[in-house]
Amino acid sequence: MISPPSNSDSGKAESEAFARLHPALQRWIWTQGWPSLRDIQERAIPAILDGDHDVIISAATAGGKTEAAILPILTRVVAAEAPGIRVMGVSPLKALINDQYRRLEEIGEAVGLPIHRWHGDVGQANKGRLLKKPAGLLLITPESLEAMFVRRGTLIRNLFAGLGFIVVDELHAFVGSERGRQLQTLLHRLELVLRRRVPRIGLSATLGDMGMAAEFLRPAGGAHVCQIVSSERGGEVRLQLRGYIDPKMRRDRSEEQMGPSAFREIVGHICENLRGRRNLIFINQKSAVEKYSDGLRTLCEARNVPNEFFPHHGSLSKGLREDVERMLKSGETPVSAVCTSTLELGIDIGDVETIAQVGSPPSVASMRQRLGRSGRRGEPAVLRIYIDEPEISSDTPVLDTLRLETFEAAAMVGLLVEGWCEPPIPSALHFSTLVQQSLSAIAQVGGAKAQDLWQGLCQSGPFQGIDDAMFAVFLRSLAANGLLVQSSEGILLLGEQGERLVNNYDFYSAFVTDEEYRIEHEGRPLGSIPINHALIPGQMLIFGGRRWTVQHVDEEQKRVSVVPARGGSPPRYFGGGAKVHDRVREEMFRLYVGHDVPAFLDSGAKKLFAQGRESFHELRLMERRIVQHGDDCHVFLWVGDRVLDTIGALLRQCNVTSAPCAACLLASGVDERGIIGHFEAILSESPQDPKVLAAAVKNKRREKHDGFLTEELLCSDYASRDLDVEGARRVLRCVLDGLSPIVGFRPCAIPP
DNA sequence: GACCTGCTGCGGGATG
Repeated sequence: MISPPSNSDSGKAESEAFARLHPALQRWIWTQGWPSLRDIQERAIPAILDGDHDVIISAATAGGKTEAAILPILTRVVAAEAPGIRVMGVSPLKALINDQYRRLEEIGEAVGLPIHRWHGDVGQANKGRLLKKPAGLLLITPESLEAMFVRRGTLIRNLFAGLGFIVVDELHAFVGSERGRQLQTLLHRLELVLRRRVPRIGLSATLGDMGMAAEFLRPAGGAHVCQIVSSERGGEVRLQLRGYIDPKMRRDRSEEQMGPSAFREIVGHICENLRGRRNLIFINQKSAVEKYSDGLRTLCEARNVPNEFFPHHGSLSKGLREDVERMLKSGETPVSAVCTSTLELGIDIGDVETIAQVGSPPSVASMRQRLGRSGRRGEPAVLRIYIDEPEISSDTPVLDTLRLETFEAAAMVGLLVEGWCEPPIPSALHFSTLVQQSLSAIAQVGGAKAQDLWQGLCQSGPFQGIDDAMFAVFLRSLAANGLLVQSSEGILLLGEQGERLVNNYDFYSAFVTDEEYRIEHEGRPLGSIPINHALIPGQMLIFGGRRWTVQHVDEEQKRVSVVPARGGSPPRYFGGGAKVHDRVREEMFRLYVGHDVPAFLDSGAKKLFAQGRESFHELRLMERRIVQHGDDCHVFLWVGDRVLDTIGALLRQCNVTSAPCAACLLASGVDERGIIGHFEAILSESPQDPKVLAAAVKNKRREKHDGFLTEELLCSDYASRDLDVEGARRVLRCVLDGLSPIVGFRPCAIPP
């Protein structure tokens, strides 16, 4: 219990943390009417007040993380006089900064510290005021901080001379990406300028791997980061997986005559159960978001009721998106947003009743984040997942009979309940971000010695996987592209191309926006699709309602030529396009061989589950890994996409074309004996160098500045990020030894 | 084979 400061004698005894806060902050807390401090606040306050530790505060959305950090930080900052900006808060979204700004203004006022915000939508006048009189707390995006280094590099030292703390909001949104690496580098460069360490406080949703988050917050020092994980138990969660069967399309009938389709049933169920409340409906693709919001609106019109369903995704105009956000936030009328991951994190949209997820979620981490958007104020969080699978007939492809999407979604829900979620890939080199940071560091001070650059960015900074020899190759690659020149004194300066790049305002972001590739068949254009991943000849894709195999990729012209895919069992895409983790596929296998039926399945999903298990046993997948189908082989590996891609690249070295398809690898033009022979040959050699293996993959350019890298560097980068040779060899060994994908699993009799 | 995020400085014209 917290007592007002005027009679704080009784309060002190009960909350030691409260008693240690600045009196003005105690008064502020009192005016908020909080009954007590939250568990994480009680623990974070002493951790931040005592010493200069880095701290991660991890709790569910709306768990009071911001206050847990800001109250002790302000207490300390106010106690010591210092010039310039005292606290810097970095946030992944402008909208979040605006939210925080409003919330913090009053607290800042209480202790006499001004709050500033700095992002692309903040006017020059406000920015000018801060530069003239730097003080208080600054809320900023990584991109704006980058711009500050490039445009005002020499001012950084004075601006941040008295900086006491750095707060990273929504830490989980940065971990593992190039934007995250950019942020790590900027924070490190700031410390290099100040010539001292500044304590970092990370605020995060509950993470799957706290050790990795700590290592992210303080590279090479994660072990010393103080971790404060909320012990408050999450509220009640209600989960349901709903299954639907889509009848086979008949070409001779129009859609109107087709009767109920899975789409119409799902739309009907959403309309009936979600209307009248505030909900978020997550759908994995923008095009599907459009399709579903159109279907829901049409249904509302047909029933003569007001439409409450509105689309929200990244390709919609800012105005339209803000209309939907405003409706959600105001809470005046019931409204549901049909959205992609745009509403997964960020702005406070008030209390949301139900989360719907159409299709298998992209990852367990993402599902958890989405679920966290509902169930505030003691109400249970509700998640309904809708899965549709095709009707089975005599010519249904083998993979469709396994009901893979149903099993994937069920596996992910199981892992969510267990508390697991995907860790990031810690080994990724991120050369593209090193290009940006090298140029930015040079622009910051006008020029730099190669040795200093390597020490600052790699040896003491976050690019620790890059040694001095590799860095020298990297610098030569930049020089060859005109980004850098070396003066007669050996100082690196921006070259003509480098100046052009740095002076373009697109330079400040570390990530790239999708570019479109033209797709053509025999020279005739079929259309264009955005591609931001490696495209390998032989890979299959669905485009314009037809199945194709990639024949040739022209990276310069941004053209992809395709030929119609051959018969057999073509892939059926499902779920997100995200890389699925080993653990999810392993859990799927466990569900196939098990006897229990998860309690969260509805009757439709139970039926799909039973069909999938039946097909699994008919194919004898419990004891065999390879199913031959005409000229093609299905190799069931039950591993994540990183290992599947690696085995695909290994097979390509043996001149075998294959494509990853959910839990299996689809190899064409080879029989079971042939595949086994290739696996044996691969294992008989010493482990392949991942960099050599990467050379077999076409179009490895994925990140923003990959175009400036040599093939050698691109291979290192690709190998670090997308290949797992050790994992691949372990799986192939299991296949040859006839071992189960699950350690300790004993094949058992097929149930009746 | 998906989705999302971010952005400077300056000049010109309108407005108070």
